[in-house]
Amino acid sequence: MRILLVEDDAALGPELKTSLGKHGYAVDLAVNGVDGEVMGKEDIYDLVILDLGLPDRSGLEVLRNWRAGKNNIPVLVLTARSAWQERVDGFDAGADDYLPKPFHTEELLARMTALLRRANQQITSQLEASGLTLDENTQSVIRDGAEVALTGTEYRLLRYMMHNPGRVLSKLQLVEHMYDDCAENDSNVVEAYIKMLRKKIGHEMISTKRGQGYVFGAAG
Amino acid sequence: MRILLVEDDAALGPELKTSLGKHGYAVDLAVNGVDGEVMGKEDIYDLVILDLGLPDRSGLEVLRNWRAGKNNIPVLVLTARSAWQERVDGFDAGADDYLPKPFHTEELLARMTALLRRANQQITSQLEASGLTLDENTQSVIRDGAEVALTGTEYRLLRYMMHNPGRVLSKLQLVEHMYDDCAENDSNVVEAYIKMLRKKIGHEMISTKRGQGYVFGAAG
DNA sequence: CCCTGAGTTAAGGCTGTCTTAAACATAAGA
DNA sequence: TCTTATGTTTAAGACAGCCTTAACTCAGGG
Repeated sequence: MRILLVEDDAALGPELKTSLGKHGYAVDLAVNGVDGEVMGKEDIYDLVILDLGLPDRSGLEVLRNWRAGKNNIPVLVLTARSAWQERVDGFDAGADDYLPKPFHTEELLARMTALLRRANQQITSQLEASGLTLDENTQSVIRDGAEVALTGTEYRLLRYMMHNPGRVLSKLQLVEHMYDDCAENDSNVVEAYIKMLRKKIGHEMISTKRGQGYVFGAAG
Repeated sequence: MRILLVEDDAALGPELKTSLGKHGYAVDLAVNGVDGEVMGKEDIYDLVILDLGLPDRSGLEVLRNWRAGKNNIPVLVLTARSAWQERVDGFDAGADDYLPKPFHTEELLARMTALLRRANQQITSQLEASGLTLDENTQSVIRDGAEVALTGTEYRLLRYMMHNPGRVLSKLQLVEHMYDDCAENDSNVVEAYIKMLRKKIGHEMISTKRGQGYVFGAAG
């Protein structure tokens, strides 16, 4: 899952980036509204965390511009202002959720999970597909009742695929959602990790669409 | 929009029902968890507003039961408890949003709007013609309920033909839409792929117009 | 009956994918 | 700090499946 974090606070921004990174998110940080708005228009993010109190351009304005451009990426708004009118403004501008500062990281993570789940029409909080259950806490999967440990990169790849079951995902898409910033694409990391995942979760869980990409989902 | 409101508070329940009614929502009120759970299983509500502090059955339990039964109706949770751990529990149980009491009606309305907006964004990218359904995600066709896998070139050919059912499509047209660059025309690629498609989707789906081209569509 | 266009099939070549191993990075422990 | 273990990335050869072609057969129309 690749996240865009728009936050000008020099302390909070990097701190959040680090702690979200530990939970398996690839995070790109924008420290002002103009950069953030441009980055948010790229079609590679699964979620945006947007601070309203930006120095150059109001977060609300950024959000309105996105929505005016038919960009409907899920946006979670952060703000120090706690007046309820401000929250309503945020929703009017097209926010999907709202979290007043200060907040606990656990609550931010919970709201992020809920938003991502909702964006993919998931029902339960645990991500489940084709007999696999992804455990967000231990970064592992349950398969046939047994827990299978995953490494960080394996977890990021599998989670993205399980969020999009039955869809063809190109190698470019997968790379973009596994890593932040870096843009290179002349390697075969995806193929290598697909191989490892298949070994761990069963070869039949991921099918290859030659020339198109990979599809997560049993049978086919 | 029809809303299910599960709220035991004798004052707040009717009050909310009235004010939501003024905003154009049809609201059914359940005053306890058991009734609420049963009503929520009917497939008529667009959104549920669920109070956690119910006398007979915990709202969390109601929510878990719905989710266990594959009911994925959007649920907005209300609660008097403001501890952040409680919110995280709510999300884990499958809530889509969470609003601590006390709240302003405007904020509730704003969150309802955001939830409903997101719930209605179901994307169906399926093309149907003559009993075949083309699945753009998996690049396959459903025929008589069974999925038939297509290779890349087969898919491009069939997609173009299904986009133009009942029309005579010349071989030149077909080649041009199957390939990006090519200008050559001295091969029998089209005939070869028509053959493969007929084998996969049924001979009768594509009829030949001698000297003119092919027509997609059952019967003829 | 001839000619033209369509159907059928199989073989070769090519491109993308799989697999393996080794180099590299990182974190934990002595 | 050095060592060790674990995870990540790169590179290269093996492999498989798809694409394309070519040769032959078949059917329709004049």
